[in-house]
Amino acid sequence: MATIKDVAKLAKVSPSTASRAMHDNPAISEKTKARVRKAMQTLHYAPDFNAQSLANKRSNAIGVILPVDHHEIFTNPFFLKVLRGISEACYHAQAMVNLATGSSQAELLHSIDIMVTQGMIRRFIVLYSEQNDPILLKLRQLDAQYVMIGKPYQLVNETPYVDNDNILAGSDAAQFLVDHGHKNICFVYNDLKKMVQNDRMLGYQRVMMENGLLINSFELPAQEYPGGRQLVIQYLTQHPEITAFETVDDMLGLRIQQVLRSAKMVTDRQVSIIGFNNSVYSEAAHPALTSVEVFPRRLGNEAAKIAVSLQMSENLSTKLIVPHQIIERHSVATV
Amino acid sequence: MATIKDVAKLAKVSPSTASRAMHDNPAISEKTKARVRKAMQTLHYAPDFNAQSLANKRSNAIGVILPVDHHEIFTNPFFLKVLRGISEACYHAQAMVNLATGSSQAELLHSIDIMVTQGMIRRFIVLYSEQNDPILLKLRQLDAQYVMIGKPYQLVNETPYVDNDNILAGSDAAQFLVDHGHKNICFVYNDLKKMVQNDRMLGYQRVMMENGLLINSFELPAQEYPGGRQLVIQYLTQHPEITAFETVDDMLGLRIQQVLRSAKMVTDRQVSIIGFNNSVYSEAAHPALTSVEVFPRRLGNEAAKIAVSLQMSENLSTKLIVPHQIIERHSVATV
DNA sequence: CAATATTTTGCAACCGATTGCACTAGGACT
DNA sequence: AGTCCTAGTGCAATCGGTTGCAAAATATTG
Repeated sequence: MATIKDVAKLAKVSPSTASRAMHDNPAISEKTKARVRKAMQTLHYAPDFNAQSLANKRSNAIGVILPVDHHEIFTNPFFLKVLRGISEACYHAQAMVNLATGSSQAELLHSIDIMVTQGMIRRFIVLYSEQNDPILLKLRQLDAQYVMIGKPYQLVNETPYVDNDNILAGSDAAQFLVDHGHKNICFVYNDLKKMVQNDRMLGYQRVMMENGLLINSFELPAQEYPGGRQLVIQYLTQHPEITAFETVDDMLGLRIQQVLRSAKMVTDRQVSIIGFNNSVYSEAAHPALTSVEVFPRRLGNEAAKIAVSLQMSENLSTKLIVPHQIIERHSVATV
Repeated sequence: MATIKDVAKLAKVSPSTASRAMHDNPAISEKTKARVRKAMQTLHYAPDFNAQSLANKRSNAIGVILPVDHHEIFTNPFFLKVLRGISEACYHAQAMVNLATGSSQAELLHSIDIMVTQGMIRRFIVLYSEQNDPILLKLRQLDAQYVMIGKPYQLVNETPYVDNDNILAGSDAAQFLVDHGHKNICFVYNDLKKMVQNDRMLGYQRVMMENGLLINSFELPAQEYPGGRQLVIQYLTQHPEITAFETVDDMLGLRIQQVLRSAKMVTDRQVSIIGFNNSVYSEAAHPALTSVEVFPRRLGNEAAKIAVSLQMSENLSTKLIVPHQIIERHSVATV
């Protein structure tokens, strides 16, 4: 591998000049810059990231923070798609992608500590937004920069983020049901501490109110929680008027479908469902789930683009809204 | 952050001695080692990864190579679970996790090139095994080490890998069907260039032959391929004798379920299905899919443990087989 | 044309580790 | 006591970059 010294020698300049030329330092004349560039070309020069990071006290890598390992999360293809988008953008920006996960919050915090203090990673992408998240606090304490996927709870103006308009998405989904003649619609969520879920619910509520309809909501606990099934059955029998569900994730919709079928309610009751995230599996469901596509890959891609362009002491924060789209399938019937 | 010089000063030794003490160099007396260790403690010393990588010409990071971006892959929670396992092991080994993806093979190759030549990453985990994979060739050319998840096609003895016993898993699944009285069983795959699929099919074939049954197989193309549905219908009508499917991934099973239902064949024909990978979604299917759990997180974890312990010029290769387990649900009926 | 201003460049230190080799101290041996 | 080992340690170079500051080269001005 050619080093900067080789380039310097070939271009007949000193390494310092070469370095400055490479970074387009205005102190270097256009003539020498050209010479240096040519030398780089012929030697196939590529900088050593570790040397750079050492000298700069700042790595070229982007840290990616996944939410603390809940079974549910590590099973949701959403994150993998986001990762793919991040990876793509980083590839084009010549940045490395560094993963941070943890099975507990303490572990994750520690991971991040190491990445920053020992790895000199200074830019992160946080793949979720949660209320009072200690991870963000840590990041700030360590003087690291981050962009979020999802709207932040705190420092909304100072934090760069990319998100869907989840309120609008929540509305659109609800409106879709209303347009199909549904009047008694229930919103199903999982954890309202998550901004996504909260926003979608807000959107749902708005549409219901606008149409003078009653608001119903139901918390369906995560997969592994045992009594979940029972809860659904109970809810259904106590609310015979409900004809449609808006579920914050396809997975929840799928589970409701399943309960409906197994409890033999499917025969005597027709229930429509609309979900979010458009997982492959919703296509295979029966009936195939109508779902709101949120373009996770795009979310990741844009977040990474922002992250790599983050300057050392940036103060203006970029916000970007990625559109969503209802994918109509067969789980919503007209009443 | 404390540097090695600070530690050296406090321990009243030179940086070189401190460094050697930290690496348990036998040239250093136990007495000084103890002094150095105490100094490390009191200063909360932690080495700078970039400085280390620079001096060693070898990064502490593990590169993780995902398969080239086929829609199908980036949707399969399997990989996310594997990643989780890798991340966990790396956390305990104080190693960073570096992701490599690409939307084309060229892109992925380039990514890897950069990681090795500019990032000094020398240890990789390859999350799949494919016939004649140029990625592996590249890795070897670059003189990088890798451990595979899945059995390698080439250099089987020289390559460390962790895998399920997919032949056995394939047999077990087939035997499970046979035990339930099925005689006309069809194996459904996707891409036989993938070792997993090939192995599972081999296992299936063995059981069929042992039981004097006919071998049937069927290639169901990836999700996005349009005519897929038609193909299934065609196959089903041409083979009225088939009573059970063994599908190489739950997703394929789900798709077959769906066709069966939508084509109204469900009424006049009862078909059993057993899949692999035990995705969450198979639980939500109707009927819930019986599936072979392969413990992806464990696969990743073990692979990472091997990777971090890889020496600079290791020659013995570790192989590790992770067990599998049939998760019985409701998609297999007794005939 | 000398004096000064301005642009370009290079020297040398530094980032935080690792390591070959030379040096020192102490003990064993003649 | 002098010589030779051996074990333990430190010096200084190195990895491949970046950057403050001074020096050199060139341009501008009176």
